[in-house]
Amino acid sequence: MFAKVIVDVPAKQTNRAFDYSVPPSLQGWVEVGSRVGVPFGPRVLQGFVVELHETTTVDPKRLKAIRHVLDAAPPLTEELVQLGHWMSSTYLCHEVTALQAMLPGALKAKYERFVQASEAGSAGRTELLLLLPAQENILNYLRSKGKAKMEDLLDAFPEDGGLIRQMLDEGQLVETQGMKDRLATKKALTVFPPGAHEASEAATETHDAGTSGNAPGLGGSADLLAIAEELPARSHKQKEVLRYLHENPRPIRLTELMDKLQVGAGTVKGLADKGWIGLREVEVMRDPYANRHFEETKPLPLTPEQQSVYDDIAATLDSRSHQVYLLQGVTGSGKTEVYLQAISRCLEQGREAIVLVPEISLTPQMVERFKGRFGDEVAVMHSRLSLGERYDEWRKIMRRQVRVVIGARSAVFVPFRQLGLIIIDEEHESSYKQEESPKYHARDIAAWRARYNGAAVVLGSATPSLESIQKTKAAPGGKPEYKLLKMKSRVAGRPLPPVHIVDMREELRSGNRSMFSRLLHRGLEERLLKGEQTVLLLNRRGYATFVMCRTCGYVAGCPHCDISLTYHQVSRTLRCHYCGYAERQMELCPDCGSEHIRHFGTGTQRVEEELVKLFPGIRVIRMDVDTTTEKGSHEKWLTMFRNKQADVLLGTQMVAKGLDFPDVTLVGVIAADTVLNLPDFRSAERTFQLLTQVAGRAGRHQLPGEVFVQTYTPEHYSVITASRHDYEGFVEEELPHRRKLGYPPYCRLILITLTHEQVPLLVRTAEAVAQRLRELGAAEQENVFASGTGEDFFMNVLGPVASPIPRIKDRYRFQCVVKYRGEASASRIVAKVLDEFAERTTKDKLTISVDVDPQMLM
DNA sequence: AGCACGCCGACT
DNA sequence: GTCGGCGTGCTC
Repeated sequence: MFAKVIVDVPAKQTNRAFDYSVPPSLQGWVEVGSRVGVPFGPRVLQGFVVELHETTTVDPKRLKAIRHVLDAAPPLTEELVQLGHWMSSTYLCHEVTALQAMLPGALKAKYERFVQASEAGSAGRTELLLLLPAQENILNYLRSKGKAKMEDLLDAFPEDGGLIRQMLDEGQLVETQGMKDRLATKKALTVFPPGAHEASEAATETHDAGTSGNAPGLGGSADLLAIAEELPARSHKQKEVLRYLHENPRPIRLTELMDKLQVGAGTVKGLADKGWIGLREVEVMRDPYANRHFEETKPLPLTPEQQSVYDDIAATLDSRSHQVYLLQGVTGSGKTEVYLQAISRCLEQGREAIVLVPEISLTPQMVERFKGRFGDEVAVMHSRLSLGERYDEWRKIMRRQVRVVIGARSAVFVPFRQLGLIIIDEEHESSYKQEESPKYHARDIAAWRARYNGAAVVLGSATPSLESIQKTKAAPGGKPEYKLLKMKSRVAGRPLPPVHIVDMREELRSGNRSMFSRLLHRGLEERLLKGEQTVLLLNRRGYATFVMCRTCGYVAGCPHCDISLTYHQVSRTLRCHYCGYAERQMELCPDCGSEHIRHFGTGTQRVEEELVKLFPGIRVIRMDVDTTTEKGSHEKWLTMFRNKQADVLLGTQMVAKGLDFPDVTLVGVIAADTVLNLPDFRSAERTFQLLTQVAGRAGRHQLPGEVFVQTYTPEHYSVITASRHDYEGFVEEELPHRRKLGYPPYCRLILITLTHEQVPLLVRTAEAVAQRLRELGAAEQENVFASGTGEDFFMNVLGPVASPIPRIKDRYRFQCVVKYRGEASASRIVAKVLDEFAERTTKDKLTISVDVDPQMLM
């Protein structure tokens, strides 16, 4: 038996499957999707089995054998292996990177090398040789430590790297290498009464070539009661333990036993020492929601609108066919209840469901609703869980203990085998696009998996992305790719709150230089008097505080990146968001020596300061990256706000999404249009979406709400249509712009970014790349034309131009944008060009990165 | 990514 | 004349 294995080396030259033989001892353990340890060159690496064959084309003499299988069951399904292959060609990433992205971080291999003084070396002929003092030192160091990590040794003897290599060659030192998962499974001391068998926790067992698994056998069953009788009277605690274990002859966590019987650890350990009971470390599951109670929720009666949407989805589920729905429902139209009932239907069919929500709205409230409906059938996956917690949630899926997963972007990869439904809530959110390699979009992955499994996808949003809405329209000569479902009315029947646009230029003209307009100021005042709450949103993207000299105009910039530094109040430092560079806030302008140097822009910190100044005694909760990094802090602030321990919730985007507080009657947007000025063809769309969403936050319950949107461009259609809650109106305005400029949804984009330390070489290469892309694009165009398939192919290359941030970490950046249409894949052409340039890029230490369907042209 | 093999400058 | 710089190429 032979296996094709993708090895854990994300590099161009190793981005293919390598052949290995499967040794007899591992027959049956190696499957497609197995994670294995394989010898690769001089070391043993992790790899993924992507194919199994009876024969191989590789010369048997060159074949090596798989060393270990790292898991009891393959962590990847056949489906995911195929998906990985598709991802690597679609997103132009290395195949391992794609496969790795599907697994919890805990399963990413950690490689360690150890060095040890060799036994033979110290006893044998080396004693006859003259040892250099440095050699003596190294040997002594290793003898005192026994076995040292290679990196520690090199740290201890930074000068002697060559010598160490030599000693390894001569056999004075021996090297061993290890390959571990990122983390150990959590272990807990567990008490075993005699005869009680260990629960099978095989998920992380390693099966090595050459050794057969040994089952832990447990010995005879001494009568605990009899032992208890013979104990001296003063050992009543020990007797108690024995009696308990006699009555409950199953393994129990030591901590639980101690808790139950109010005995100390020593008592139990004493019994274990005498051999009457077993006490061992056993793997346990972490459950982040262990101590939480979830109120069971019953399905709610559906409104006619909800019912018809549900019926449509249910019909697709029943027929087990593949269909993508775009569910456009205004905020408060009850999309979640539709999701829940569709999932129920899916589960009834014995199939599984994935629910994706933007990271930011994966709030306890959301989790509660799903846990409340489906109880233990739900696993939750998001980045706020620890590595271990996420791993355990994933293992629940592997063991078929859950059938519903709710999670952020990466949950789209969970290894379900009977996938019936994928729901993507707030489908327009940019967080569904991964910004690092593999730069996938969860929406694409969902569509792929749905096609593979004959499953349904529901994309839900009040403000669908233009790409999605476009796909609901009939393509020329075919039926629409997505089916559009609409929910126009709010369940509670409460109207959407009035939205007032405040022209900040007018404010300035009237002499109001504050960041709060008079209307918003009055609104805040009223809320404080009435004891109602306010949400203030600061659209901070591109609006960080920078430091400028008012005398000469000097702006503090990062010495390594072409971007202004951001002022951080807490540490009184200036920091670069791209490379982490930091320096102390300056007192005087370094250019002209003026004292009039201060920070500009409106950070949340400044808004908070201003609020406190204007409304003494006001209680403000500020939520931004600075206050929400700590685990659970998010939840803490929101709970505080819900309990009315604050008057104002002030924050960035994260306060706009999915929050629902009964006493919020005022929503203020400090500066609506900061995003409009970014080099982003989606800026109008983003502005519209954000404003619409935040407007939906006010007055969701009994109290009516109102919304103030402060802006410097009140005439912009994104602001106007958002204030009217008019999605169709926005789309009507925006689409012609996109068409005119040739942007999505009228074409697709590939962003190619090149970086190098020096501009001339960078520009030369970038131009050569663009040139080559144009050549191949033109050739393809001719091909398509000549073949007469009538396919709508088109490809246009823009650039190269300097990137919006022209330098990061001392590397200059240039970019080309490929606009294309049609199935004759432009990504294939890009891949070809990249391949042609591969040699030059490694030689010149130039990097080229590719982003298919970029969110922004940065 | 590592690591080895291989061809040109400053040293015993 | 050698030690060692890192350029080039390979890993089943």
